Amino acid sequence: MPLEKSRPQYRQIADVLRDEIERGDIAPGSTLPAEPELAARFSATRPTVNRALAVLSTEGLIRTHRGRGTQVRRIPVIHRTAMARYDRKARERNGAHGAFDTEIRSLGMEPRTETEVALATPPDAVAEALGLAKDEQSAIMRKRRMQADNVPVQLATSWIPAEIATGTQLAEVDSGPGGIISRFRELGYEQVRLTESVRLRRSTDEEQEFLGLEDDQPVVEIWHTGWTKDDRAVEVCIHAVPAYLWVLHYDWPLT
Amino acid sequence: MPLEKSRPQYRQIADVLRDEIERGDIAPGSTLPAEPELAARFSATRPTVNRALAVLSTEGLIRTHRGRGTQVRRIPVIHRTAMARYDRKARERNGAHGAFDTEIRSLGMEPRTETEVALATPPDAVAEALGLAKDEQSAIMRKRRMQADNVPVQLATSWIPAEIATGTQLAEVDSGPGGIISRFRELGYEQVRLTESVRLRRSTDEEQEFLGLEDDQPVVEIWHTGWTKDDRAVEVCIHAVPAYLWVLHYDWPLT
DNA sequence: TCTTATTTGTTCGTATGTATT
DNA sequence: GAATACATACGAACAAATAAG
Repeated sequence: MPLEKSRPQYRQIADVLRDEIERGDIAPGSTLPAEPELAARFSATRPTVNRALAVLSTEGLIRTHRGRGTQVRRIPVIHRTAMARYDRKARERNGAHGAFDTEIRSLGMEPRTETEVALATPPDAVAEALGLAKDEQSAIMRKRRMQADNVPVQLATSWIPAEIATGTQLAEVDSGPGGIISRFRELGYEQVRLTESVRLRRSTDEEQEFLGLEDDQPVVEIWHTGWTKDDRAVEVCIHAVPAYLWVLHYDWPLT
Repeated sequence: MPLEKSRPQYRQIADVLRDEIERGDIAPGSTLPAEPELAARFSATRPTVNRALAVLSTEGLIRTHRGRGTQVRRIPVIHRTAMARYDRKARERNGAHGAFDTEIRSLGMEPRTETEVALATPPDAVAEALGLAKDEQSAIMRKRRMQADNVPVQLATSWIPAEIATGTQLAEVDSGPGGIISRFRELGYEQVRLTESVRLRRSTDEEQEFLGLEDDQPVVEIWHTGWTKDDRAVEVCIHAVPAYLWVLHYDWPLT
């Protein structure tokens, strides 16, 4: 139908559907017409429609399922404010719940986090960042799988040198009031500086499986490091979130 | 050739080529074999190879040109450290040159920035952020087009209320020593707090043209705001960079 | 449980269009 | 103008996952 010429058909079809989704004409969670139907509507063939849907899938607007159909994403964009997450008052106010819970509840959704703790061998880059010796590359791994309204939205893996964490509450699933940052302080490894690196990258198999991502849907990786006053990195946490789903906020004083 | 089954051919082809590019077997800037050649190499048809190349193009690893061929990206990943950019000492050390120059030179590349200044009507969101009255929606726009070794890598547009900037050096192409932040201070609008929001979004036509992006290559948008001690936003700067090209660094003290 | 229909995923072969050299 | 190279689209076919009976 829309034969503007010069703009590929599959993009024009994607444009129309994107617009209908963003305007709410097609409700979140609802199922799109089947590809043959859409093909008829746009006077195109099924492979062309399929390509248009692939565009929207990569953008994170829809999820396609063989045999089931194509659904519009339910989850709205989530905001993450880095400084507030680690602020002491905020941590204590949150009680046993972390910043993630606050972020999700502010959207009227129900957060859920599953935490797994184990002694494991960290990736080389993490071992190097933590300054682990070649012969002692084991660390406490704290892996958190986070969901909003039962939809997976974040995967975060913390690494702490075994030397510091073994036998402490850092190696327990429940990290106690104020979170692990408070535990670090009590153990004599107070974190005085935080750094985060943000980049876009392809998702790993694990991330694709847990977050329900397609091969071509990238994630934003937030590489978070906690430093002591001696400039020692005592904690590395790697957050992976669907790239289209999160907005990151940073806020700092200008000296 | 690679018939692992279960993984689509076009992805297997993309995997092989990506690996060869990342290992350096195919040098940055070099031209890939033509699609029919690749089709022969992988025992596939040209549309299948074309789809594999489309994957790599979306990832930003290659650029395709009709009639010319397919080239491997020349530019390495660029690092941007937010706090250092705006630190007073760093700004003065950089002299007339900005943080961007430092970021690019540290990669052994030659930075170039073209600045355009004009009185213009800001987007609604910007006007709202700056608290502009409905009847006076004009602002000084400072648009910077930034290149590394003559390759466009960033588009940044600053907006300053006309009330503040008109007739000052903020409305000149050369913002003077220490950059516009120093000018704000001299004018009585000292910025004491900075905020940045980072998100992934589709690129606009202007960004696609300047940055040489395809329709499906997203950008990272950094929405930077400078605040006075009265919590007034006096400057909004929107940075748009190819999503695959930049890593962002943030660094702050933990109180 | 098994079978069948539905729905999306992929690939092919072919053809045509468009930009560059 | 001709050759080259990528972009798009069609129609057909088969595969794989899911749902319905």
